[in-house]
Amino acid sequence: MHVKITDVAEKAGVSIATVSLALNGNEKINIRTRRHVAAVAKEMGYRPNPSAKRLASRKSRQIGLVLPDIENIYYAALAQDTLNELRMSDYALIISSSMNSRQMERRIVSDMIGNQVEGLMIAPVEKPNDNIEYLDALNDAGIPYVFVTASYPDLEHPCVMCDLYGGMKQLLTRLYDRGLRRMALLSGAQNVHCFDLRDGAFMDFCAEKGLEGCRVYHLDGIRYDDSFNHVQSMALEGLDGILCVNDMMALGAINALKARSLRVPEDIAVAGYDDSIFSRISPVPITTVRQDVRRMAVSAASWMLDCVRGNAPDPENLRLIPCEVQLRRSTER
Amino acid sequence: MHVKITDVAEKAGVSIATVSLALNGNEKINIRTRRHVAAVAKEMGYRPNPSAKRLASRKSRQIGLVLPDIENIYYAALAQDTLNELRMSDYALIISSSMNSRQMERRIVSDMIGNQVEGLMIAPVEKPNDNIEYLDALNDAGIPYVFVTASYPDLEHPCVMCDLYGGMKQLLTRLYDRGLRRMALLSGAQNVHCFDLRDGAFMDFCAEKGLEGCRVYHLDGIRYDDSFNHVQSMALEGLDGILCVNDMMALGAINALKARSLRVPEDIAVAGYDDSIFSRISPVPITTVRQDVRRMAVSAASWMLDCVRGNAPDPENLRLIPCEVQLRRSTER
DNA sequence: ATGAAAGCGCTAACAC
DNA sequence: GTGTTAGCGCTTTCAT
Repeated sequence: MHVKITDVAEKAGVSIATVSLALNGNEKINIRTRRHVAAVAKEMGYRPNPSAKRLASRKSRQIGLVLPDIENIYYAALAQDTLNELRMSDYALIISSSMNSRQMERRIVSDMIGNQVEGLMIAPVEKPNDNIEYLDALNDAGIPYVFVTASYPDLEHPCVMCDLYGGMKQLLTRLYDRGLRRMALLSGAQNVHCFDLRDGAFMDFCAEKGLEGCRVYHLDGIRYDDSFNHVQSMALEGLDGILCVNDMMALGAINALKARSLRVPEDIAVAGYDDSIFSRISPVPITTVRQDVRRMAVSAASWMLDCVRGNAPDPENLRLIPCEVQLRRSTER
Repeated sequence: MHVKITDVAEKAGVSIATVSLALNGNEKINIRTRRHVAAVAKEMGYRPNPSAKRLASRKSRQIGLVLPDIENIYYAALAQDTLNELRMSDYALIISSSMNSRQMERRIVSDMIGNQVEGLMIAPVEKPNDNIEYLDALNDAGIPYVFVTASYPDLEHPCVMCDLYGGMKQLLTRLYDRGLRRMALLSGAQNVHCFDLRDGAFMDFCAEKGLEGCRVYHLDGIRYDDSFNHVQSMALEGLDGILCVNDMMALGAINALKARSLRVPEDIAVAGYDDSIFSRISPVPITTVRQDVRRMAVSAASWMLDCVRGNAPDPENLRLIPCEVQLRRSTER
């Protein structure tokens, strides 16, 4: 609609090919010509038409990011960090959120393919194996993808996630050292990867230490109310600690315990996961496991960039970001 | 890279023009031909190349959304709702976040222009008048824009926001009816529209009722710590209520008061704003003002759509979404 | 109602 | 080093 490459070419006294090459920093063009063209282009306020560029080069210069829920602070942080990481590249990020619906997720992936993204970063809603359907479509279209916050050991595809299993193990070790012996884990649905990993760590640890009376509760939801309601009515006898798969749930547990006139941490310890704002705004600061979302995002984004740029792919297909325990008052005995 | 319009045309035994028109539902094409072409296209798995489409039609079919901070739950909700609202349209949404940096915001707007979005939805970082610089660029490029969570009475441009002033007035009325007479408002920086409105409502109300000893504190930040720290050291004598411009701050105030051995609401009432999750997870449920983010997003998105589609523009240039007080325990006397 | 053909603005051989 | 030119895959008059 505005000044185009022919205008720049005319004004600079060169051909459009030269303008194109010069503006793209092609070494074959004399450095002086390059500078001259750049100056003219700038002066004229020339902005290459992205659609024409994409069409001619057969490259969309777009990367998609599919999130389960952008209103979840954890994924929002992932989005922001990915945005930042890609900002310096010449790729644009298209963000979408499936509202935790697998069906919506499929539609989004399909739309992304239709939109011809060059690569896709996916934080899947649920179980690994449910994605197979759209992975075929992705493979057919030749679109590289990397999974974030998920790992698919069987798949030969990049996965980046925080070491949930290791983080839970570390947390348990610290709590064990502090004398806790009978703990309950408030987790989410079974067969959901991010919960399974922590459930597994919990059970493995209890088995290793020969702890009796520890148990895992699979709640339907993982929000504040879900844990609040559960803790309000659960059997607490003999329990000395309640662990939750996120901080908001830990806060729910604390408030429910308070409602039952139990003190945290004196009567019972509580721990969360993520090190989100909720662990800090609690009346009793909550011990939690810090996930380094930024590092995960940076790792995933740069891997994605390597993929779309055809750089030597990582020999590994899983990048595990270590977690770190944050001991706070909710577990002091 | 795959099946293209010529392939479909060949297989369907028609010209590419017919395929194009048929697929776009042009009435001039015989309904039977249309159906036939659609069937063939579907069978072949034809996906129009978006870049070619955009180039030929000189339309990008893209709308941009510029947020100050996508990690803020309020804006994340705005993003999700806008995404949902545009999903059924044939426009794609490009989301970006400036991390509360005006400079970044300018860059993003510039990038959006370069990317040739057809319209822009902007939730500006700060003061209205600082945006003038990029508004010129937008006007030059002929790109329609609507402001969300902001209003610029002087500008002849669409603005959609919640009625912050009215919401604060309502809240004050309810608290006044409950007997509160000396209140403090914990607000953000001055000259920031969304704070100014509430500051103004607060001061107007106090003047109307002849309330003495009410005051506004302009904190540097508006997060949990900012209010927690402030309340920890502020003078509380004679105060019967503390209002905050968001729920997280209200929670900070409550926890700080508790640390000072003051009871909420018995000794002092506390209220927040937004009706976010924080007002519900508080040990004392917090009275707050509900902003209907969804309605705001829907209104802004459909207005945006009207603009880019060239529909009869709204005669008004401001859409105010009413707020609603949510009375909870933190203000029971 | 359908087809032929001229672009849309740019990239990338290939020729000079 | 720089210019010529043939596309990229689609939309859109304008004929027929």
